[in-house]
Amino acid sequence: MRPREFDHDEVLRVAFDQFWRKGVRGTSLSDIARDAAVQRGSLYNAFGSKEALFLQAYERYAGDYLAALQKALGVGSLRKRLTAFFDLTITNFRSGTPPRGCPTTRGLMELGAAEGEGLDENARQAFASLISRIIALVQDALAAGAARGEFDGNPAAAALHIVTMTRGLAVLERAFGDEPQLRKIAAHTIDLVLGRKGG
Amino acid sequence: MRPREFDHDEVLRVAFDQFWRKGVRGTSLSDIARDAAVQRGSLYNAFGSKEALFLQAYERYAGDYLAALQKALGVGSLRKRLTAFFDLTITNFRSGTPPRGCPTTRGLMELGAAEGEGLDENARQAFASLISRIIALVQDALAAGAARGEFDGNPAAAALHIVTMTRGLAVLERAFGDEPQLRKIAAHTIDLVLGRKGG
DNA sequence: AAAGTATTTGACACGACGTCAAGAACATGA
DNA sequence: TCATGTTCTTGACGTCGTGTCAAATACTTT
Repeated sequence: MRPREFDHDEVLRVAFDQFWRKGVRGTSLSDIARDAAVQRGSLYNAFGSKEALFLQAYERYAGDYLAALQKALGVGSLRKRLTAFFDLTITNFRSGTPPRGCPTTRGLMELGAAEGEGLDENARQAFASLISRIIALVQDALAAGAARGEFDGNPAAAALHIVTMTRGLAVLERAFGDEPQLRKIAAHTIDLVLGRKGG
Repeated sequence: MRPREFDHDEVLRVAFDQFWRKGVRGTSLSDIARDAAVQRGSLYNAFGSKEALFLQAYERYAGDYLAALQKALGVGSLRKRLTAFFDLTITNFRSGTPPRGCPTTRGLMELGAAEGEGLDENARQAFASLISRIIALVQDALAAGAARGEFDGNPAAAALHIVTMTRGLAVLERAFGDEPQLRKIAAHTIDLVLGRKGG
């Protein structure tokens, strides 16, 4: 068989960079083809469709991001862990120039509420899966903290609350672009969940 | 001059319905023209562009929605007010079949991070403006509640927290479509802000 | 009734997604 | 070494989206 003339992973990187900056709907395969120095038709041959290409690129991102979160949530006191968690989250939203926002949140809100779109459903599951895993990670950290007496409450409910807040932060980031505000909200949330003072 | 052959407000209603269901990028002016029984060119003549049409339709929605929130936030104890606020918010996300989600959150995440897009900036301001007004409304309710001894905390910080949560709920709604879950998170948030027991 | 003005209408240019057939490049077997 | 077959690449095509334009149209005003 004839070998690929392009680097599969390189294309995924270039594609996700564009998707992250401009959204799935706002990115054309021509854009990706140009930046990756690949013929547009080759992308269709290799990936099948824009959504399929996005899905592959997103899975790679999701894996990396989840690993980073897990690391952040594994060191120090519960308060330190949650602080590192929010830090990483906000830093992720604010990365790039101009800041690119949260690809998961953006992707979720880009989904069509239309009926027949099967690829949309795959994407929805990918987004939902990452969020579910993040909730599980936070819940584990809270449960461990509770066992150590650093937290008094329902880990499941608190984890859901915290991760819902991070989604809200992603939205406010787009609305106001005010990073100090985001960090204040995050700090306030940690105070609220752990009980203002100690932790 | 020649009079319009279509009802300006009717077009706005039809257009916003489509924008709400399918997003701005996912809605074509042909769709709107068909549903409104108006020639596509007439829409361009009357509104100038899709984004401009969206902006007009959105302003109408924002006004109505804000008025409803204000009403919900004006009756009963602080706990009742916040409950009504979250109720209305979630009911709004879940309205339609299938549920349409939150148009503001969706619109915000649809924005291009691109450079030159001026209409995007107008839309961003419209979204941000509605969110700011909602924050102000919630903050007023909290301040009034504090004056009555129903709340002990920083109204500004708590209002920001609460509204950030509603944005997060809008995202989770798209991810999981689980309305009971949304209502649980909302109840938990009220408990957290008011202090689990009384209020 | 005539003139003027805004609206309507259809054609056009451009770009995006996705498909297809033909050409090109390589591995394998003789 | 050469023929064969399979995959990748390339360019053309169809369809649909946005936005523009000129010509036709319908009303108001003088």
